[in-house]
Amino acid sequence: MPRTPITSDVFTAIAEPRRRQIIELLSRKRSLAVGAIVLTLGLPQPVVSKHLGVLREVGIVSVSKQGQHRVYELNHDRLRPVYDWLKAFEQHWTHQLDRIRERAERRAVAASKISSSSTRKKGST
Amino acid sequence: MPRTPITSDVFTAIAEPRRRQIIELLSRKRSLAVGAIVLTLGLPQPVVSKHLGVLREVGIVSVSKQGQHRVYELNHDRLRPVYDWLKAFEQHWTHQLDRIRERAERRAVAASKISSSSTRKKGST
DNA sequence: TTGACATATTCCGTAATGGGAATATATTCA
DNA sequence: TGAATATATTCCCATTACGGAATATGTCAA
Repeated sequence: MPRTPITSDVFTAIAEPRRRQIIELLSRKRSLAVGAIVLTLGLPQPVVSKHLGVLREVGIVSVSKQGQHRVYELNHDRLRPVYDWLKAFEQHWTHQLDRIRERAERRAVAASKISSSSTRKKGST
Repeated sequence: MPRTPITSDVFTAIAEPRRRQIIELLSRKRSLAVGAIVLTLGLPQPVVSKHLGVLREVGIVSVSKQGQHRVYELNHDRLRPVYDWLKAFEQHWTHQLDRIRERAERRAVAASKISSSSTRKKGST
């Protein structure tokens, strides 16, 4: 079972570099028609349309018809779950220094209580 | 050219749900041996080892031999690029209300000047 | 209607994923 | 040395992703 079905999985959706490019682009420019994206990124139109399709399914972007154009817009809020997931780790790199110290300590402790009662020491790090 | 090579691509690495589980687990518990992860997540050992292998390659986790165990530890900092990427969108959902208003305005404007190239006529919504 | 654009969809091929089962590789212990 | 334990690796397979080319669908203009 390869990967998670892209549909409805934001994590997988943003795993694609080109899809991220599109997202970034849509974030800068307010809204863009497919043609504009094609021109800007220099990708074949079908490729862009397909990636937009994925982003659409996941809800990361939404479309509105404007004449013969399809104008895409980014739904920033859809990215929030990913952000929130990552936010949980934020503290760890914020208190970088503390962390290094703590880790050293923990490592020392771990070295002495590896097995249940074995009191020998192993190579550290 | 399917997908991005997992190696060295953090985005792809965290796209896998089980891999995320492992990351979460390693974030809670300080460091864990493979066996502990296997028990906790209830996954087959080879599966866990393989996922750990991926995370290892990307640098999200690091190992240290401790007797016959392999103790894994999370390198939180590796997740930071993803976090930073998402952070750029943070403002948009922070000022949710403003955004809604702005969007409405923009939509009105957009109705008279399409994005791309042809700026001749306007769409009929 | 026909024709020019703009975009989506389909079909195809290749490559790579992820799980399962079996096996290989340590490492510790008796 | 040889079991026993812990983990990694290999092989195989079904599934899927992505890109490319061609084509379908939709929309506007004359």
